[in-house]
Amino acid sequence: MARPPRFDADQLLDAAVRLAAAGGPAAVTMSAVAQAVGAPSGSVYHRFAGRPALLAETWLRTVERFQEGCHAALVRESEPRRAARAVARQVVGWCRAHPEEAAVLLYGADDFGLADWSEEHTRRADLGNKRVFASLKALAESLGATDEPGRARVTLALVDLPLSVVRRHLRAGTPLPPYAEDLTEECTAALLG
Amino acid sequence: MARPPRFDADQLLDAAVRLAAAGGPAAVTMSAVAQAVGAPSGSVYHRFAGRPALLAETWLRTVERFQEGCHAALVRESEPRRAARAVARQVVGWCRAHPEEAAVLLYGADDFGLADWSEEHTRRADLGNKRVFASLKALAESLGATDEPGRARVTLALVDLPLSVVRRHLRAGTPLPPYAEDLTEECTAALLG
DNA sequence: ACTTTATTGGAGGAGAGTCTCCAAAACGAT
DNA sequence: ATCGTTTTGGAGACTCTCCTCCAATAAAGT
Repeated sequence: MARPPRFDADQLLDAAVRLAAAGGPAAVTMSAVAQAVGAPSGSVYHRFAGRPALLAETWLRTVERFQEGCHAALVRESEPRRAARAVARQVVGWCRAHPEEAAVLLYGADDFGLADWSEEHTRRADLGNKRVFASLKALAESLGATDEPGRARVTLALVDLPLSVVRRHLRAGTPLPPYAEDLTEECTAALLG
Repeated sequence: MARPPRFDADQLLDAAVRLAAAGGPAAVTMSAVAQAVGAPSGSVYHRFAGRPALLAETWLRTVERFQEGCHAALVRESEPRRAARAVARQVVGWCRAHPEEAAVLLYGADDFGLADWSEEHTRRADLGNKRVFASLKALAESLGATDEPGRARVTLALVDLPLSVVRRHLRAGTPLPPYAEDLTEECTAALLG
């Protein structure tokens, strides 16, 4: 019924992730993505309304994949303390398995032009954040953390600390050391008392 | 003997820091800095050889001020465990006192165009890194951490964890909560066993 | 074969930022 | 007062990217 597409959205997003990992969000230009897959710029504009849309989808696809992995690790364990350690381990493991997407994750939505996103993209981001926030709050409560510093500590132990471990190595361009998962799990356990 | 300058380097760097804090390194353009202080672009080019030099000085001045504060906190305490806690506290305190420079610090030298820096700027960055690395190694040893995972844990406790606490709030644009220093010190203590 | 439709393949304008260049201006020294 | 030096002030060329626009193209159904 119509000419078959030579370049689909995922293929373009893969290239965008690669570019962002190598040179930051600024390196993700419409022409750079086009050139990376050997397409003319027109094809990129056919898939994405503009650069803000491309950046939004690049960020959202990455974050959603990451969050999916975390959620799976979380529901796999029922005992709170074990669940917390599993999530911390999962964060590092996912980054080891997907170094380029991990590099994207270490930036923020702001760096991907959050301010210029369409309402739909903004909503998708909000929805994801809300889900994560709810999970964290539930886990924090079952760990006995009720006040604000307590919740902050849980977030630190489960999310920020594992990402810090990853950040140091990705920024330096070196691969994650073999002990990264163990180190992270021990630190998370130590923080949760 | 010569016409008195209306705009000195520090004044321009202050504006650059302000711009970087608000919009990331990409917002630090020669014309944006010029406009921010009400100078013509020629004056900016008179102080800095080009954009790479401006970005390098912006980053280096900020990092060197930060490291100075850390070093002062470190030598003030002689007992290793107390020194470690003091440094962690100092990191958060400094960021609270200098939110704009802290926002710069949360990026990396890469984001400020490290690849395009002159040899002299690169050397300055290396020198600072080497000093920090040496201090951390010494402190790690006096804490009994001899192997690589042990040293990584000290770095995490002293540098990465405090910066994570700060990052979350600066990225969201909210001020640091009052309990930030206490929370950080407790977490650092917990990580060092 | 012919129509329909989605997609490709670029050419080209608009806009932003970098950098060069030079005359005008301001001051101290002689 | 004049000279020499440093800095300002800004015009203009150049580059790069975003984005629009539209003809050419390739399948699928009739």
